Amino acid sequence: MENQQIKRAGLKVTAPRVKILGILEKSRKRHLSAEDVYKQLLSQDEEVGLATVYRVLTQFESAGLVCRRNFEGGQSVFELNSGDHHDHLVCVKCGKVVEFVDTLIEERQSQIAADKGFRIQDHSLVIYGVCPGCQSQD
Amino acid sequence: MENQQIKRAGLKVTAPRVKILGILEKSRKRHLSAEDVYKQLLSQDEEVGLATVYRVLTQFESAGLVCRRNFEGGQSVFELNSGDHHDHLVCVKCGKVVEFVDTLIEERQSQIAADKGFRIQDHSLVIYGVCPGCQSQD
DNA sequence: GAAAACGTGAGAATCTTTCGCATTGTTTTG
DNA sequence: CAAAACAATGCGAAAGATTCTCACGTTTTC
Repeated sequence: MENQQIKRAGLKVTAPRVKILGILEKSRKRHLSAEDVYKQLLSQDEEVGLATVYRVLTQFESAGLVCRRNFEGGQSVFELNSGDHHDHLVCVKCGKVVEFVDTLIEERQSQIAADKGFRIQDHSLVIYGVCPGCQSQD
Repeated sequence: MENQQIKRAGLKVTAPRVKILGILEKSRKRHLSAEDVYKQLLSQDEEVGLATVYRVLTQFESAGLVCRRNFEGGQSVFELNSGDHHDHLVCVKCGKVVEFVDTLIEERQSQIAADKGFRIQDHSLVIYGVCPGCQSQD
């Protein structure tokens, strides 16, 4: 269960942390900004400050529990780290996120980095588009 | 010459605009943040406000002259739009940028978007790593 | 169960980016 | 080429996102 993940990260199990992790788990389809998480906490009548949300998210990130993404638009969004590296398809209208993994692309990336002499550390691939649901609303 | 590009964008040819475009042209190897551009202007004893730098960069972006990228880290960086869509290899140590185009990856992306029913609009692929020069400094 | 260490909320502070507005510069027109 | 017409600039203020500070509350340790 969630508490174990928090403990394993070397963090104490506190109400804000458990709540935030729970919110992230319930929102795998739509990655959340710190503000989004904060609003959900408020709507659940939780007394959590925005600063704490940022703190906890940053701690979770360091612990490898969540990933921070810098999509377009001012704020970062966070998603639960499912372990496997994956890329994103983001709907520019509704914000819906679809994750995918493509071995072929991963291989080409390693190849390209090697060609240029780079020692690869990480990568980020985001495809922006309009999802099926939003297309029908045009 | 540069002034033509500015005019074609429907903008008046002013000192700040010409200078900023010139700075971007000289820095194709390392994409610049608005702050970076501003500092270079100052070091050239140009009287340009930071607000103008942002304004001009945004205008250039709308005009398709430059592209704004949201790499990791708080600020956006800008690069001259060379017309062709390309992706990036960024050195996490020195900030050096290498651009590349890979048809195979582009094709896979279209394929993936199609599979998921998305109407693709844009995409962003960034590989983070350590460049050859920085590797030898370890 | 007291001390030490950690976690929290609230607001201040910081950083990046944008805005408002009086002033200045560029282009157009005659 | 001067004046009108309007766009562009610089400055400081403002906004939005994120982090920091600090006094207070909770957990852990022994």
